[in-house]
Amino acid sequence: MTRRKQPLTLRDVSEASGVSEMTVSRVLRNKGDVSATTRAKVLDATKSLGYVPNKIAGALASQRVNLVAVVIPSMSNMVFPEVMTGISEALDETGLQPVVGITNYLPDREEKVLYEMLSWRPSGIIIAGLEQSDASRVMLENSGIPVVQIMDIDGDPIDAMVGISHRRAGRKMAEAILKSGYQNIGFMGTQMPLDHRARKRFEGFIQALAKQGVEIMDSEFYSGGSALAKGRQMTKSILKRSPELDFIYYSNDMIGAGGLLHLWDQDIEIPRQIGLAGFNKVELIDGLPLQLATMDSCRFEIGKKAAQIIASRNGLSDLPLENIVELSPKIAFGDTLLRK
Amino acid sequence: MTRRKQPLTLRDVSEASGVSEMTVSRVLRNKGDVSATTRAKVLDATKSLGYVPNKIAGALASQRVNLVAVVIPSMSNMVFPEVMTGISEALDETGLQPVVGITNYLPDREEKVLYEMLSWRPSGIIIAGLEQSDASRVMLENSGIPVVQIMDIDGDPIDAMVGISHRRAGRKMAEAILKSGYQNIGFMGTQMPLDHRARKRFEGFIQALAKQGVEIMDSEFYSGGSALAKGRQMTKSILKRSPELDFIYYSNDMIGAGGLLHLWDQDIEIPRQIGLAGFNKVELIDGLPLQLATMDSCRFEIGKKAAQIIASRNGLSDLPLENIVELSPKIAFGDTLLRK
DNA sequence: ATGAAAGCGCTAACAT
DNA sequence: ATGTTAGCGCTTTCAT
Repeated sequence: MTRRKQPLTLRDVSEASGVSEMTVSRVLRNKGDVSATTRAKVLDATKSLGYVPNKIAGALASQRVNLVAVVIPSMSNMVFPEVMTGISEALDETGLQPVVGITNYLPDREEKVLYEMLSWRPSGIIIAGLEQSDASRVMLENSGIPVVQIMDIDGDPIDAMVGISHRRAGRKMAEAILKSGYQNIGFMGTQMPLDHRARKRFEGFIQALAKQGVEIMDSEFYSGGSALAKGRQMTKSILKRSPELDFIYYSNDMIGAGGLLHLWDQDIEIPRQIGLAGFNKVELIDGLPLQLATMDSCRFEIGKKAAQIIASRNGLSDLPLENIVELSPKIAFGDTLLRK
Repeated sequence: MTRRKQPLTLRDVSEASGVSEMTVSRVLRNKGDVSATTRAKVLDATKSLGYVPNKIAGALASQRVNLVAVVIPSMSNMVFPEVMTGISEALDETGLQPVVGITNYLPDREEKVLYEMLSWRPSGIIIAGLEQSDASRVMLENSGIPVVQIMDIDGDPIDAMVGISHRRAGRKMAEAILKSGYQNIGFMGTQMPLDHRARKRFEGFIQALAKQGVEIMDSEFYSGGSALAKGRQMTKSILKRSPELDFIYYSNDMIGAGGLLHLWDQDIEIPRQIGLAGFNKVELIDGLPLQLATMDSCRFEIGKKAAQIIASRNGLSDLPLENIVELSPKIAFGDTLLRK
């Protein structure tokens, strides 16, 4: 097989099959009536030539692009792959295709990625978070494209939103911790300016503790590096500094897992001496010596619902549609929160 | 701000700024000479209107698309995010943008994804593995687009390839294990029909053992579920079945980590009683009680090199370029392979 | 059931 | 430094 230089066009198929370009186009899109014989001729020709239609030309002519832009901060941290799975599942039958853009939590990059995406005129945009730069918001508003902001619902959407309340999640966890009788509570998480959702959980957490007259005893924040290793080190250091701690709330499961491993090594009894909880309910922590308490962040459902909204806005689904969808995360108690 | 219905066109900007469409186009692309004053007028107009160019039209007219298709089996398993990081880094200064397609290790899906991608006429294709279906190979050959197959170099490339020899990786690990004096060696990994690279490592491993007259004592394969949990369970069960094992080679770090945690719980001395090794060198395993022996799969470098080849083929880089790049993975001995 | 003509919104190539 | 013209490869619309 030799590599061709110039891509084939409809015209090539038309000539090879002796049928007009228009009819070839109809066959390839299953649109309009075409006789079985011409249909066969055309399909033969396309197959033997190895023709691949040019979607750029098609999109320009039809003013429709079967792409859904998905703009997320990162792919590596186990939360977005699941969101993507939900999106893919919902889009699978609609003919729409997700295209991912990564922002690395940088507003500047987000603007660029968004601009780039919008310039392809996608059928919809799914974007993580409610905190976009002014410029980004304006772009989204002006685009005329359905926009679904995901993960978070503590704020006002540009168009539609699907997510959980991270403030409420923080509060709920605080309440569960206090109810279990813990008093000396520590917090450990990512440096927050970057991560609005972690910040909101933290705020809700603090607030719910305050309501019952409890203050956080100690806290520590990190950025970068292996979350597991950080969780280990930081748990060690926070306990050295504040040995009275009887609970640590981690802003994600991975540092929580690191903390768990450290305590396990030290033969500290969990949860009798110290209780632990994380956030996200990632599958990865399933193999730890104890099941870490956590809260399901409903990532799959969020992706699915968001994609359904996009599909529905494009007339590709007739599911009942809400523009604001709040999902309710449940606490998974595991082995590290409830004292017998 | 109200949401607009019809997207703006160059014509709108042209009218708003009193400059021809062509000049507006030149300003927006920094192409050709434009006086500072008209330039300012145009930029003012675009900004105040919130104009976003239509890349579909641009691509059709210029016959150039600044997209690089990246086709990979999965995003969730920690190996591809790093490849993506390498790709992004190399592409950053070139004006090219990666677009990801996921195949879930299914050849059928790979064909579909590839067809979809090719129909957008990207500037290059980076695709994982050397084993594509015949149909996929034909499409790639006919596309006239630079194709870089990545991860693996044990086979013949369609066009270019960047990766490591997984057979050699398996051999090297076998040699290191034997050299450390282990004799009763087990293997544990994913079910292989899916994963050619794991299969090749396994083959190389077996072969190198055979060369020194050693046969694998036991093995176990899995698919699906939490790799950490599987590693735990399977390590328990394989040791129950074959208690004489003194080494287990895992096909990836995550199940290796699970095995490590199980042995650690059982207070089995590592590596005195049992040695362990994984594959990939993922950051995640950095926080375990012991550092698991592993082998760097050079993921970042692979992504970077592959993207550089694409850039170079498009005349966007003048780096010296090889069509076949073999990287050499090194063993990271950690704490679980070398006996004192 | 099939075909012909007219664009979609840009940019290449050639003026000026 | 700026403008004009002619497409890029399809699909829409209107004929037949």
